[in-house]
Amino acid sequence: MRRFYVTTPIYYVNDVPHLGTAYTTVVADALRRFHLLRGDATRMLTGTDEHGLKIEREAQAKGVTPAAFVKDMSDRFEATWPKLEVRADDFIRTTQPRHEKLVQELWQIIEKKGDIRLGEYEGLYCVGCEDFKTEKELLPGGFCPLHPTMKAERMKEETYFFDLPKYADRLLAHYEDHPGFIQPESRRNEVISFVKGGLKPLSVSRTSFTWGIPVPGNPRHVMYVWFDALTNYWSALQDTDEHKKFWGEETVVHLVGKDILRQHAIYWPAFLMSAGYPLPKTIYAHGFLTFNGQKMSKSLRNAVDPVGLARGFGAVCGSDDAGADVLRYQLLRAIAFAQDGDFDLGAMVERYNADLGKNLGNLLARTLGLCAKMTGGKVPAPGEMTDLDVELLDQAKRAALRARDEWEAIAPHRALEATWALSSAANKYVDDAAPWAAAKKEGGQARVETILATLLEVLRVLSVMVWPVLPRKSDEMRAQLGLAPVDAGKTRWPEGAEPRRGGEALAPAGSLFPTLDADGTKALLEKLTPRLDAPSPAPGPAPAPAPAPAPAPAPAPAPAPAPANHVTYDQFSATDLRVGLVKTCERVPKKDKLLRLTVDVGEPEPRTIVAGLALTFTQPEQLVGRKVVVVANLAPREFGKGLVSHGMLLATGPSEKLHLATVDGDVEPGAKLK
RNA sequence: CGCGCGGUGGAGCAGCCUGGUAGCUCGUCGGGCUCAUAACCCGAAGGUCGCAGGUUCAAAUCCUGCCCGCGCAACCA
Repeated sequence: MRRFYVTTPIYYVNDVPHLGTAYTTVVADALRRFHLLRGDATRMLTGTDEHGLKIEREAQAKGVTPAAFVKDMSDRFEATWPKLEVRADDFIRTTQPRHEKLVQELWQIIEKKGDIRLGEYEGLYCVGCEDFKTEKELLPGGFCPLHPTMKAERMKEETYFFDLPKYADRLLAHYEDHPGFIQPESRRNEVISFVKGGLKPLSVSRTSFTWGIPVPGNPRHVMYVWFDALTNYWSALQDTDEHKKFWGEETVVHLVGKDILRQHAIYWPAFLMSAGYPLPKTIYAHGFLTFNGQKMSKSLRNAVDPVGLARGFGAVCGSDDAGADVLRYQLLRAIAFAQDGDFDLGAMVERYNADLGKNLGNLLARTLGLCAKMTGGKVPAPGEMTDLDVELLDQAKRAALRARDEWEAIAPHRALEATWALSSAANKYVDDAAPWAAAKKEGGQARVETILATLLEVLRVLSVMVWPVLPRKSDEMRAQLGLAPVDAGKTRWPEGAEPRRGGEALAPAGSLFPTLDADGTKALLEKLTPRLDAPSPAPGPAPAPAPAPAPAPAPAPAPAPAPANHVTYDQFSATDLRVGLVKTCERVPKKDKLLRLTVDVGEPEPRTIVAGLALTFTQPEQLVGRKVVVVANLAPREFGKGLVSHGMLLATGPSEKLHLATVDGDVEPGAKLK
């Protein structure tokens, strides 16, 4: 029996689950389900990465212990995945004793081998961050970007090093001998050239914080992220002999984001080589997602909640849970796994209507409708087949084979393309076979029954092929077809026959995917489009308006009725609006949307204000001397590199065609607006 | 010389590794059918596959150079 072990990265509990983490996790689950259908012994692992300085700090800031903080965050991840129909076999936390113990053991094995030894790290250290910085990370003059008043100091710290250079040749040989080890190929080349460029000893311990796994025999040190984190894939399997069998050169597939490829493709195999353990089969680095064309990030506060998306869609197509299927489909079908892609809500609705509704859903509906009329709502027995019927069944077989190969190659978008090609072929077959016409002919009933039996068989095949992506809808589909749900242990891809004699009852139950008309689409998009000004997960006081006046991608000019969230006069008057006089104005290097202005608002010193005006005012000088309206008591906001904005200009219009708010007449800078 | 990704009919994308009729979804136009979720099927218009060289009998696909867009260079998958 083949074994298949798929892992997602363990997610750092510094953040909450978002669309990006959901992407990797859903793909892993779909692969897991596919391999289950292949009859493989299958295991999927996900989990959370919970150590490190950042966590220690964040917990401190919240006034809780790291353990409590980490538990709370980890729970969120663990609770999220089932809502997306992800059924991981195991969920590992790096703070679990089962993990900590094994990481220490692995450390000792590698240390005994002579590959870990104590040394000294010398570098520039920011006292504010309590961490070392590379020269590149620092501002000119050696100041820390996060603590611009503190100059980084040259310091030495005792640290353990892993002898990474020792493994460079063996790594290269392994990449050479195992072309599928790093995928896709472009990533493989990247890693190879990186290794050829020379490896340095890897620092694997820290003394500057304590929230980590102690180094055996020297508890002043804790292990540094990667040694601890990477080991999870292996440590999670060490509890039983049965699980241990999943670790092998032919079984392990790590899905990772392209940002953490090096660690997985270089450090991790080197650790394993040192310890003498088998290496994984494949490390697959997938692309990143943008959302509606926009980069997602925590700092932009536009991270997207995948469960919210699924729920929103679920309301449309039957139940909360069903929405997860639609989200999964969009993630897997719309984006080429190896590449960066855009997750677009409009496209998701379009695809929902087209692929799920009008193609697959409608195929089921029209077939069952025909059966209701022509075979008494029962499964007919096929009679003599014509070329047309044979051809369709043949296509089904070919589609199943192709989709199978694509799944094996970790190309979900192509697997689904092949799957839906079959659904299209079946729709065409209905037209070509025209059972309604056959019925009118003398003795046409037998022909009708053959046609419908053929269609039901193809739908049955589709219900299996679709299961890795649409587990819920597969069940529903099969229920309507009078079949039991896919049984992970028994149902087989793709050939697996589920013989039917005819006469079984069908159970049509309405649209599998009710399509959305223009109004419905609009309403749904409005509901799902994240409102950038909405209170973010961070519980805070009134949501501060974005400091740059450019209203980020406003969801289409919605003529929506004004929401009834009035502000009181007091709330309004809390905003300090003043007339400002622009004294200087210049571009911000490397930030092509931003201008840095100094504005006189009646204070002794002009304010520095950073605003997203550069797309409109391509010649910054033209703003000098203009009177503008400034929000003077807005919380300062950092733009990185020590650039801090102390206020905001009011303006209207799209970012490349802004109009500044101003006042007429001759008013002194600093005058208050009311 | 920082690193990476991309530039394919109106829109969004696949194909490129393993050269050989340029494919998918949406949109547009015309037709068919009437079982179905105003659905489905067929046909049509529309592309110098960023530009320029090179390799080859043959290049979207391989090589070189250039142009343009984007992302990264804060542990964000």
